[in-house]
Amino acid sequence: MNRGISGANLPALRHHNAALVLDLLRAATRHGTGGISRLELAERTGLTPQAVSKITARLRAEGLAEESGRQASTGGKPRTELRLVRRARYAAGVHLDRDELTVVLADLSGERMRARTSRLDFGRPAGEVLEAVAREVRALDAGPAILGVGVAAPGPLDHASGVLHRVTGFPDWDGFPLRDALERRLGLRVVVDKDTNAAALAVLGQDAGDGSFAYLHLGTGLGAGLVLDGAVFRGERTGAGEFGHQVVQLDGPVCGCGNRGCIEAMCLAAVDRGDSAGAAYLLGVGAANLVSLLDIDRVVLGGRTVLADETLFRQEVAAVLTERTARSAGRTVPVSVAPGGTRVVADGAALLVLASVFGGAALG
Amino acid sequence: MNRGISGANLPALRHHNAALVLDLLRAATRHGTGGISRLELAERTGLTPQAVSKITARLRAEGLAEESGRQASTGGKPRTELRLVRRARYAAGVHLDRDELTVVLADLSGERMRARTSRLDFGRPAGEVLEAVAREVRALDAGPAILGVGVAAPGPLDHASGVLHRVTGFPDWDGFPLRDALERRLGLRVVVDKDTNAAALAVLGQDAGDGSFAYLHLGTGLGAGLVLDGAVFRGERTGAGEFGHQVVQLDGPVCGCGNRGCIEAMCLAAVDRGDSAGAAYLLGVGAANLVSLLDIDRVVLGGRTVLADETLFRQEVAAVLTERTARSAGRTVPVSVAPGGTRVVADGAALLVLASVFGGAALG
DNA sequence: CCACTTTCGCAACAGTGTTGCCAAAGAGCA
DNA sequence: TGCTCTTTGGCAACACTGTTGCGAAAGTGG
Repeated sequence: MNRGISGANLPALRHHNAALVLDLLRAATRHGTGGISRLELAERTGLTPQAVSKITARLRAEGLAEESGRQASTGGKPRTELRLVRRARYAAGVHLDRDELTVVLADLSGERMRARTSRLDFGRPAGEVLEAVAREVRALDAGPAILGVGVAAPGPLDHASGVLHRVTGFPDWDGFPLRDALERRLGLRVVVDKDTNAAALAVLGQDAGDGSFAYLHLGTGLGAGLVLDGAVFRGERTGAGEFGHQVVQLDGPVCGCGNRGCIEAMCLAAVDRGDSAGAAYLLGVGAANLVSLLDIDRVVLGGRTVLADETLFRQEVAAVLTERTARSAGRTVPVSVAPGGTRVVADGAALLVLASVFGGAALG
Repeated sequence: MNRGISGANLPALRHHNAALVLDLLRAATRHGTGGISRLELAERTGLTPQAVSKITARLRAEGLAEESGRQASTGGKPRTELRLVRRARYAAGVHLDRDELTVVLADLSGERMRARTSRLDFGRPAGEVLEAVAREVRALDAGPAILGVGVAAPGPLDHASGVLHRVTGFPDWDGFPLRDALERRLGLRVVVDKDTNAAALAVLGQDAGDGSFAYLHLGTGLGAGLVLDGAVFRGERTGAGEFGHQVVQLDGPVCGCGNRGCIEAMCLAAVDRGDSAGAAYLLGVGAANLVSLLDIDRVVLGGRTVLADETLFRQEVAAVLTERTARSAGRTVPVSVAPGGTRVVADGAALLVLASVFGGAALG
């Protein structure tokens, strides 16, 4: 039950509560509902109204929040609405893919403001790739209000240290300290994570939910980003979400990993022979396994293959899930396609940086 | 990134830190190493030595902790060792199984002091079963220092509300408010959880680890208890850990749940035909899926079927795991059998109550 | 016996959220 | 228009947290 070094002091408490309030402000700001009142913040956080007043006063003094209007009166003084000052800070998001480089600039609410996409050969020497990333980030011209750079790359890698491991097909990157190298080159804080985790974070950022979901990404490979109890679950070595090598057919075809019947191998085989429905069916079975094992609330799909035929994948996966989980779990699990198209991963990468403002490692 | 009502105030901060210290004291007390010094507590929690002094002073004033000796000097005043006062509080643990009732009394460190086992027909009317449980708990004669009663039952059920759902084979219990009914009858605080979660908690309590593991229980059914980042993961509806209906053979035999190739159906079929090695192999495949999906550190086995042939199951599961994960994850995943034999679940049930002292819902 | 090291508590302190109180701002009604 | 009622939200005093500075206690080693 011990959680390591997690003793909390007053600054930690302050950061925790401020992050909580900021996150609610972000959700309200982003949905364009005008804002959220102090009393509603108090209800949602469990803090007293006076505590919320103090916290929001500090945030306003720092220029992170502002009053944005008033709600209709309910018989007395109307509630004042608060919102984030979107342009107060920025974050850059980098999606480092095998053949493409996408860089976005997000404002404090996480909304994308600018985006740049260029071709990139991940197989080139590290210095060259790094230079391309640095050039694109600088081209965003974000100024001094930039908090840092989030980088999403194909796994496996280590989120804590920012070091890449044997990226499939690109052995040269094994052990490359991407975070430190990029931090030195840009002079900015850098956070590295798996592409699927970044995408999951982007989906999570859409509606500051409290529950759990799985983001399933079907593109050149098959992977997952898991959000459990409202936070991205990475595991000790950032290995969580290795969905592709779940075995669903003991005597199935041999996979590159050496085992038989991995869902990735079978799914990609179906895609290769043009059988999208078959791929979607397999995805549904894997999703049903996840739903039953982790009791998650919903499933979100993404990746090039899915985006090529959104409706088919969404409907087929939903059908399989309904058939398999309604019987046992007695509930319907919603299936959706991640909004934001091919840029979800880069959007989520930017959120990796904002997460340190909106929560993250607040109290452990 | 929002976690619902989780605003923290000073009492919450105090509880959080006190729970952290108590948990470290418990681990030190239980391992019989004599205790843990204030400075070590400070290092492990990240709190300042003076904060630890204040906290332990409060705990000693409450009678929960005491000085137990001194360590060897390293050139100056020797460190004073602290430990839990084991007899300061007690917790009862109840394992409500389909045909058996086990009740244990645990001291503050979680160690079992007394145990009672009796036959019980779970199919009898609820009132009758409840009376049997109440009688056995009262027979523990724990006195007024008892904190409460933890009850572990076969799922599905809801941990938050303490209500049972359609227990397989015993439809009468569907919707029965076990927690409230038992609280009224005993006048004690009651916590209800799935048997597999209780067992996982017992394993977790053995060494206050920080990592993640899966407890796999093979008995009349096949289920799992998941410990992620040092805490039992239950999911929103206490549905997490439904390991038995993971599909590992798309075209496999039909399972009672309606799907084909569920690991539980295939595993139990192997057990039924006396093929323990086959069952262990299947368990290993399922475990490998878990390890790869959740990046967990180790696998712990339990349940009557496993206990009937510990060595075989441990070795076979370990072999399958090594073969399948060493290639991809590049690490060896230790496999062990849960200590405590058939009473793990009851031991863990007692820990459900102690968890409210040692942490649990401290800051969220 | 004395210098040195290390542990650990006392006292003063900075800063958190909380409580009690009151001014501000609108609705509703005479 | 004027008055009352309701509700919001800030000010000030407060209780309590962990932190810092300092000194007493309790060992080791020469």
